[in-house]
Amino acid sequence: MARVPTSKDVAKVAGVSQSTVSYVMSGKRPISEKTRRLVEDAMEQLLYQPHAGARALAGQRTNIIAIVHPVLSNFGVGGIMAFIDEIATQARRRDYDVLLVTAAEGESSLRRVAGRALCDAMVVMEVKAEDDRAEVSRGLAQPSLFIGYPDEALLPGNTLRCIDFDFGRGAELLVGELAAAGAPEVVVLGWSPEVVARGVNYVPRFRRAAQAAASAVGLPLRWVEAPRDPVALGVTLEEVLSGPVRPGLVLTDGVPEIVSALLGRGTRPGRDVDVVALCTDGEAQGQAVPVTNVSTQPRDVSRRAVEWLFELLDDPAAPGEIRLVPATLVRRRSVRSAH
Amino acid sequence: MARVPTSKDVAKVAGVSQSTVSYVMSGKRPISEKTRRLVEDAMEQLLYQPHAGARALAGQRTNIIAIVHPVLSNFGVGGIMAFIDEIATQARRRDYDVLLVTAAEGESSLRRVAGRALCDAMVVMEVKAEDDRAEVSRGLAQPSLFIGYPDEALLPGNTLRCIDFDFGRGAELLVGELAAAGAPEVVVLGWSPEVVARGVNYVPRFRRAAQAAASAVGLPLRWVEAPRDPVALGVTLEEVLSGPVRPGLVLTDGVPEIVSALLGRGTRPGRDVDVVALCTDGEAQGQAVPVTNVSTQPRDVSRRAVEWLFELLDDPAAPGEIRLVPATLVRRRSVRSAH
DNA sequence: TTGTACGCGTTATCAT
DNA sequence: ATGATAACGCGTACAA
Repeated sequence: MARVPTSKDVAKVAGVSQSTVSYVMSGKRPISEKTRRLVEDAMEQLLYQPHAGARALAGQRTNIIAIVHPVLSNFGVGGIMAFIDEIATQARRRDYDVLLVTAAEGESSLRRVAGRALCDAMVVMEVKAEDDRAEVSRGLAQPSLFIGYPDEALLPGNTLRCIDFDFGRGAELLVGELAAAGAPEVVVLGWSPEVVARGVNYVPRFRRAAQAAASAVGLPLRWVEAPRDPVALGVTLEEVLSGPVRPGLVLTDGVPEIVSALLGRGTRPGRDVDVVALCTDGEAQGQAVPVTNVSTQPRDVSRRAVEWLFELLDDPAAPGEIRLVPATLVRRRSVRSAH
Repeated sequence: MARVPTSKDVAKVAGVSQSTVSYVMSGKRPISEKTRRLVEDAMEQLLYQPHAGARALAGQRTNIIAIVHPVLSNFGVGGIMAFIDEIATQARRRDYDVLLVTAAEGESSLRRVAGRALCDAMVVMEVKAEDDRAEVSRGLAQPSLFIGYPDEALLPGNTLRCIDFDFGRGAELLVGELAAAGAPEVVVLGWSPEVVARGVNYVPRFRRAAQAAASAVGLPLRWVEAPRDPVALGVTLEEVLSGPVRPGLVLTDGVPEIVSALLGRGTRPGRDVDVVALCTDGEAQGQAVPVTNVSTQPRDVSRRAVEWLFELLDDPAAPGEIRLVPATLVRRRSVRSAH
């Protein structure tokens, strides 16, 4: 394992000063074509790469953004991977790397990652309705962006930057679709008790909007937390589907498992029951009976989040704001009479 | 945003020299109880946190490990999250953070991350049967550990450190289970063409072992790549299940979708067809009909990988080796006569 | 257009 | 047991 070359080595080989090497890399001052050649050749020859730590120290920037996500649980996994992948991809386009902070340390993670100058900015995920990290983020030297928003972001004088899919509008569209299909009642098979217990912000957002949308058209709506366990799920479905009327179903999580459970009991979406779901298009499309869905748009949300985050790097004083990615519904084969 | 305190500030407040502050943190030399108090109080008061870049520069270590993963696709997602989460968790236990490198840049990612001293070690995932990164990893200043192994790791004089689930033994167990259940034939609904095209190392490993195990008991085995698209999948299932004999099925990927497709056509695992799967226990357990499976053990593999990696940090000259995590089969409800 | 010189915050060496 | 002091590798004012 040979010694790693430094910019000083490059300078020596190129016959220029170390600072010139620096300026060739940053482009922050004009360089003659000749010296540029010299320097670039030397870099090539030595396989030079700048030392990230030294850069961070001298330049006050790490070229790293952190993704802060409390738990990467196995549940509702569809989205998370897409979020992370898209954030990482977008970051790399700008020559940034991604530090993934998944520890269940809560707000102290934020403080640590920021305080040690491990990153230039952070994306905060899995935001709770009440979230410690909101308060903490204000005191940090680096800007942060929330995917989702805590309740306090709704208060006047909000200073948090939040972006998320428009769960409220999504709920309206889904309930509306079932209403239009003539469902006599709506049952939302909502996020599992485990997810609800985590206090994730979008659950109440979705729930309130669904409720309101149903009320607006005089449709009874029942909210049932769908259990993960297949046996318990079977019991729940039995209870929901054995009544005098056949309700339309809204799924919000665990779509493959629930569709499977329905098929397993001989209830086919689009034939025996109307089903719509909140999930990624990939999930909706991949089911044995493709499911009419509102996409949670993880990649869109992530892309816009990173764009915004890089604007914040240039203008850290930008005001707080909540941005919502619009919801759209895609009709597939799981609803009987879609108009 | 106030200025960030440095160890020099701490020293000033504590009334000691800056180097003493360093030694209080590292414990690399004896400190009197009195000064320790002084310094720790000052740190507390200033909310001091060491600057990661400065540390990396001076101390030649980043306290970061990189996870290098070409693409975080949406497919076969079950495992990846668990891998990453477990690696991150284990790393944090040792006060390390995780840099997630997902770019499709191939071997250049490895070179970049290592060359810039962005990490002290790396975990290489999604290993191909022929993988550029094997060659590259040898020339790096930091040790690396492969999850999975390229073909060349089997050659004598192997210098790569590889760990993986024992896909070969897994295949044997799954085929054996179907044989014991009296299946007249085995059809493996293998990884989708997309995954196969990526050349992931474990596909041929699994395939060869499955083939061998079937031959050993005189069982015909057919390998069919299961398409992602539900319509194409339906066609494939029809073709597979409409023959004169009813084969036992081995699933290797997309378990929820395939189970769903089976139920959708009225073919119930454990009643109409014998089904076994290679997947996580969570996935197997969560299906409408829980599936007899061999678990891919992502968390075990990750835990052992990180343990090994930290040993390599102390002993970078450790020899190449392939370590396999043993396979075990869990019987559930998807096979008719399991003994 | 280029070179000199200093600072970034830590760790390590050498004194005391 | 503690304090000076010199690297560490790079960015950037300041000079030329």
